Amino acid sequence: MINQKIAKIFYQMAEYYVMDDVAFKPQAYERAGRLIESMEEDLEEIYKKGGAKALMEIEGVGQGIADKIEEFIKAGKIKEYEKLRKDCPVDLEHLSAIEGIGPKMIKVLYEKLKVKTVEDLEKAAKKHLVQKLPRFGPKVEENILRGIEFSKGDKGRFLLGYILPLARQIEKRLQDLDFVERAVAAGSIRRKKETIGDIDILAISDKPEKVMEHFCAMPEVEEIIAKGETKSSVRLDIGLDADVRVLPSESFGAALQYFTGNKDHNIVLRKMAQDKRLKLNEYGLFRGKKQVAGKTEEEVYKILGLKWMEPELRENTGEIEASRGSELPKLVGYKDVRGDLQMHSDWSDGAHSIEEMAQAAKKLGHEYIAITDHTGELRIAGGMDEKTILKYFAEIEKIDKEQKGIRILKGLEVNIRKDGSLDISDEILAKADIVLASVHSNFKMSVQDITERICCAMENPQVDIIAHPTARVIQRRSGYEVDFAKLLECAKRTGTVLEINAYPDRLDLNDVHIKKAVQAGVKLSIGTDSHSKTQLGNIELGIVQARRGWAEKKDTINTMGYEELVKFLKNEK
DNA sequence: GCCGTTTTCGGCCCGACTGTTTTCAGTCG
Repeated sequence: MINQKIAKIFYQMAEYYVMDDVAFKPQAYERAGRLIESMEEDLEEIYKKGGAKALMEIEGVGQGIADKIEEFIKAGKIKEYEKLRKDCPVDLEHLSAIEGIGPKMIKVLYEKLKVKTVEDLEKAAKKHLVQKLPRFGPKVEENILRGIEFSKGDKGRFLLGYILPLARQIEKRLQDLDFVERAVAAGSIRRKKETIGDIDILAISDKPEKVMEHFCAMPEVEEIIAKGETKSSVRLDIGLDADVRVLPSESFGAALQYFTGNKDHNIVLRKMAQDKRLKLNEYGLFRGKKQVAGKTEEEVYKILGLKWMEPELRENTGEIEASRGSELPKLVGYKDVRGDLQMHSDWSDGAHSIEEMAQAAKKLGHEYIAITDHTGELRIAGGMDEKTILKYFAEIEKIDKEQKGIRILKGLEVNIRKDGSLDISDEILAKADIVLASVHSNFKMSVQDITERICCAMENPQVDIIAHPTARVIQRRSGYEVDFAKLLECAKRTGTVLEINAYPDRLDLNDVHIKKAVQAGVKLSIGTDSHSKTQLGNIELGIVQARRGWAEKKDTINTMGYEELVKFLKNEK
């Protein structure tokens, strides 16, 4: 996949054009980069199928940029980019990653001090050469050194599951102040993106200065990056930035909309406003100086001719068009999910007993759970042999009878071998209520082989669900490469369900895959893959992921009642 | 360089904060 490489080049070209004060090109290249980066189709494939013409079908890609992509595919480089880089041969990627450093400053640093890399910059700053440059000063120099120090540390994005509790704590902390009317975590947290780059808090208050005080004095704050009258920015001890913005009550809806984003969604909205001779900003929707909407998100969207849409949808991936045509999905709700369909007990590698898991799940309000311990060859995870499995089934049946208010399905997570066969006989599998099959090893196979391997498992009438279908682990491994279209086709034909694994660093399937599955009419199941009763709450992350993939109640089998689900599992294949 | 249910030319999203300046450029989101 060359998309990321090309996106990176376009980002850098955008910065070079900023250096040279070229108008409008930077935005064009940046936008193209952003859109290419988030595309799921490989640019090379698109080009192979339809040439430069097909490339120009892509949003943000016109003649000029299509030519550049074509050039990169054919020659492995882009002349225009090489020329820009020759004029200013600096490590743009890492220099501009330093907080507070942008293209203009990088240009001056290169021209006056020959700074090419972050190391050069650090040396120059330590020698106090930086503060002597025009429009630079001692504070800038100090900030540069701090920025470099920070960029050396463990930075980057954080898992939603890890940040959500912290964001909610900050939210509540501000909300509890008597001069704060409301406090909401907006941004990517409200959109529930799988990873989070910073925490954006919106607060409604008529005492902004007091909110600033409280926010900057939170115990997690390690450094105050900016502290203004209505906006502050801090660095938290975990290495994540948090911003707060205070607005008046009458702007709440517009502000919430604005700070929820995403950026592209907002740009489209603001253009729509312009077309209606209106202006949209965080204070409201304005005709001249008159605010025509702003108190609620609904009214902002309504005046723009749109229906309100769930934050999870706001990625400018078709939701605006859907909203205009009243074709928005009715996303599966948090209360629609009635059970958890993957978890482990101490019969394999889980920390708690079946009974403890059941009781904890009941407390969460689940009507049923599936205990799905590991089998056979997965010894490292305490995989059970066939004799043990029979005892395990008996134990589940016994506990199921004893428990009141929750039903327990006899489940297994079987291993898909390299050749696509399973590590447990069909005879034993037939005794289970629910069978998950998944790949745990030998990821490095060709696309065709891995696809065939999984399809082979789906052909088995005993297999109900493919668990964590792509095996990715966020920020650690990308998973195997698989022909997802073929997987969907096979799942549809064989009546196999695909899992949305809700484990915080898996979230597998991802939103793009889910959307495709929904379109293909393939059913989904949500499982937390809990290895401890404390992880059962991750079900929320699975629902979140389903929602980001435009899944509705009917698409997810966890929304069925117990009886209906049992019937479904019996007859699906 | 992109884009068009008014347009193939003439627009292009908007505002806060900082540090350096005496009115604003640069950066960020």
